[in-house]
Amino acid sequence: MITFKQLRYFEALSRERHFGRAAESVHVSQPALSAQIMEMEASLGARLVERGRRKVILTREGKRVLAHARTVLTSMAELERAARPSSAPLVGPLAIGLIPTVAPISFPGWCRI
Amino acid sequence: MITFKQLRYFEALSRERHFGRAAESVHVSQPALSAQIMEMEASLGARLVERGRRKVILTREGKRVLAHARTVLTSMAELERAARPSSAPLVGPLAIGLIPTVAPISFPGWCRI
DNA sequence: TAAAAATACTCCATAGGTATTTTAT
DNA sequence: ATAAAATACCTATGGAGTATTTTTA
Repeated sequence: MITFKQLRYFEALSRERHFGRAAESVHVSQPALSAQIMEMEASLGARLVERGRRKVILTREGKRVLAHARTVLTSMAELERAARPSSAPLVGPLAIGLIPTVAPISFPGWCRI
Repeated sequence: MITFKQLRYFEALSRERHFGRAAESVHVSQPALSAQIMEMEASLGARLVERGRRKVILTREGKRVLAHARTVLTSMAELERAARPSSAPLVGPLAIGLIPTVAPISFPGWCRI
């Protein structure tokens, strides 16, 4: 099963193009990140990156997966924002009270006495 | 940290409106699902559902989170499809060959002899 | 008071760390 | 030859199950 963690690690890997630096950027050890990438490849049944001495390059599938991974990560961030009570849409009727002496001056033509 | 599992469990809960049935629908025990929902609420810092004797109803935040959860789950499904080598975009020129005797009949007005 | 969710507890799977080996240029 | 990724091995966290208690309409 794919996990968010794997998507984050994979995104870091595609950004850094280097297992060691990618691991560092997500604050885990290189073997930990490596294991998750391998696990992810196993889950998806596809090789995502080509490992080379001086190059870590995404495969065709890797590129496509990366695009979707970013979408998922973004959606996830939005989900977390949506959970904040402060982000409430505040949709509904709004009544504003005004004292009669001020209303005609503040909102001329709009106040109901 | 929010996980995919939690999103799946939460989606099931909003669908079933019942912890027991939701757990059954995702093939885990009721306490397991309950724990993940609580864990998710703790991670988000917001109550997602109101627990009642005959009713499990989503809170305002729960409804908003649900919408995003579905987006994430859908994106994730698309990611898995994208990993399949067969799902290559197949973009590029396509040439179709036809024998001269059939072409004018199959594609009248479109064939180049 | 009865159906439903939460808690207690135990177990096991797995993610992560350190040390080391293998690989590819 | 050397930088970099994979493997080995160990530990600990936490997710899941069963049994039970607490809650609420």
